[in-house]
Amino acid sequence: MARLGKRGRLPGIVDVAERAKVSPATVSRYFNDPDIVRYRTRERIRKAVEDLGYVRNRAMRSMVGGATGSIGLVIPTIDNAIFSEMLQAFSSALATHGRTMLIAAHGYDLAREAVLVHSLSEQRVDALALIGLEHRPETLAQIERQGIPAAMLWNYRPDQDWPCIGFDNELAGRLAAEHLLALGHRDILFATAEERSNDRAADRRRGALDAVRGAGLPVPEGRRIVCPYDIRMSKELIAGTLRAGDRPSAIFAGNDVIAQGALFAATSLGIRVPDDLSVIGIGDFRGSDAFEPGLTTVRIPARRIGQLAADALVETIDWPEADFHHEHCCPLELIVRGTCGSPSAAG
Amino acid sequence: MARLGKRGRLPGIVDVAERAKVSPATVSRYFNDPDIVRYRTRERIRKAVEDLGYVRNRAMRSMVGGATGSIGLVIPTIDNAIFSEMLQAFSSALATHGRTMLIAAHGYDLAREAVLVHSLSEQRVDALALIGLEHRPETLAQIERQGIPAAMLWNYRPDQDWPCIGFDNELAGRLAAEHLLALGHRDILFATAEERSNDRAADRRRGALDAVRGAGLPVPEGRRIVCPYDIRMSKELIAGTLRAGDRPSAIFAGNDVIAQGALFAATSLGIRVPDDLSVIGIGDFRGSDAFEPGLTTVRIPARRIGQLAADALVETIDWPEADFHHEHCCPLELIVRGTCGSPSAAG
DNA sequence: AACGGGTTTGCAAATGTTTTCATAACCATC
DNA sequence: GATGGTTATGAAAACATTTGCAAACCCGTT
Repeated sequence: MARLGKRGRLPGIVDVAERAKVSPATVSRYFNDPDIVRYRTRERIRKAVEDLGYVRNRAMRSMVGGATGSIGLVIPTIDNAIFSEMLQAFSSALATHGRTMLIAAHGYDLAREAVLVHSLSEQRVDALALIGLEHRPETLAQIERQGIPAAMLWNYRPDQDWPCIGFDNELAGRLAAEHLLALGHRDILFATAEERSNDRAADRRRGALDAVRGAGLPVPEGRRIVCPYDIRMSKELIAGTLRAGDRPSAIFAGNDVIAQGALFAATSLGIRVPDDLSVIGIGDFRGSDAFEPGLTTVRIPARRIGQLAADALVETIDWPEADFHHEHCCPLELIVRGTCGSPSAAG
Repeated sequence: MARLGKRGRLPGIVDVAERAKVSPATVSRYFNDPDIVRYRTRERIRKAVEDLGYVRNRAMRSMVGGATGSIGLVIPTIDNAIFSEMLQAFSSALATHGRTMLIAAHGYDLAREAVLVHSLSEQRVDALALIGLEHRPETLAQIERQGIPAAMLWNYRPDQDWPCIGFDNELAGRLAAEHLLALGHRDILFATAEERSNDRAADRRRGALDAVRGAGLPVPEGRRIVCPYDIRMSKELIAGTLRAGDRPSAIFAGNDVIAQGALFAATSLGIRVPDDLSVIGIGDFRGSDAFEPGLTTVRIPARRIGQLAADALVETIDWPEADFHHEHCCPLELIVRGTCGSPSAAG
């Protein structure tokens, strides 16, 4: 059971002080700036801390103007390959800075996002990271009013009001589409994610469509389907479209999960990739390179975004005065593997 | 910028009190037990809170003996399909209870796990969830000394000292192996995860090996390889083994990621599944059903574990006296899809 | 108008830590 | 052994909230 201090609670700084025969102030200094306490005293305190099993209390420290040491991350969803790499990088970068990560998922619901931001404010997070650039006004108002350092992740557009660290989703869409166009595709199926509450998905599709229309090609309504971020469901939806007689020569997938679904759909229908059908994704998730053939995709520097975001936020916390320009538009890279080829003569 | 209260900081409960012309105590009651404050007063406070943009401060509340409202989860890794479903369920179940989730990953390093537990103790989490049953003594000592309610997740063995919510990993291994045996396989390759700091992986392999040896079959050293939880690397390792002349008739994969790697390895070598090679996994991750053919596997009730764990911990926090018996051994289910068949006559 | 009972509110103490300012201890030098 | 200059420590205030206790209030009865 819990070892109790004098007052029946967990041992506090004053219990340690008593035992080490010093004042609480000295114990505080022992932790926050050990060098200014004499060696002999330090040893006595060290021993007392060890005997009592004292653990510092960050909640209390935050009272006197200190920080809580926890940083909030508000994310659409956790159980998805999309963000988990970034999450991991963010989390471990924070750990190296001695911070911990409070995380909350809103399930692509911006109204819920506002609630989560409020809840994280109650926890007095030292900083906040949100995904995407579009948020409810009350969400942003809350953050501003509380004066919480914040950054918007994953999407990048120039001239934003908030620090943003991400990449150009429109460009990602364009790069993928242009690759298909360059290979000679003229009939492309656009399988993209639901765009409500998801500016990233919207930007990608816009980029892709702009490229195609810029090439003077039409994009009929029937060539656009909305897929969830789920391999199984994407597979079924895309298979449904492919089964119809008039088959596109290529599929532009809003992300790798959808692309993987497309690949399986093709396999299940006996359609050869890339001979009879080309597929391109966005993301380059772990595992996309293992497919047979390997998925051609646009690589998103997920780990880098997580790392940069953590560093940026900690920097802002530690030097509140300095007005850093935390804007990073991470470079994208087209990864050509085996799922894209020129359209067959038949197509 | 941040809207400041009278004392230059964020508005506090006393700023609200002043503005509503009541005492701080009443404001406190307004939040914690609204019914005991009169309607007229309540309205005045509501207005003051709104005007000032006051946000309650959980860290402060915890001072007077209250809870911080955050629950810690210590996990081997985030960026992996393995845990993310559980994570999501855990997180959203906590949210419905008005709690937030502090999460930290140790990268399958139990020494680091101890550090993380200490760090979470400093944050005064109300409860703690760890993955697996084996932990450093100092980790457990820390939790006990601090009196933090804790639960061990993901693995289940009877008669544990700690509440545990998970499933029988040994049984999972046995179920998978027995399925292969029942189909007539006699030469099985065991592709399992590194077992240091991973009791789940060890239990699964033990279960599988026991089943095979119980059937009187040998398991030569060459039929056991260690794979990381990574599709690409698993694919390469397994392809290396399959390329060797003497090929097994089936692969037992320690989890679905490894199994997926095996499937791609087979495809890349032109080995037909299930005709020339059977593959079975453990986990039934999202997407495993989309493979062609669908992956035969043992389903782990990941979401259920997350949900149960969250409920159990919150229950323990809210009724510290009651001595709940929080032990759940979630049932497993063999999911037969298309990757397992009888060994070909040639095998 | 005084009374009575329940409901609502205020006062003040308590919580664990940091921090400012003042004092005490130390050490080298004369 | 007195002096002066560091350096190390202590006392007390401050932080934002909750809570036990007591006082004030309200409203219907006498």
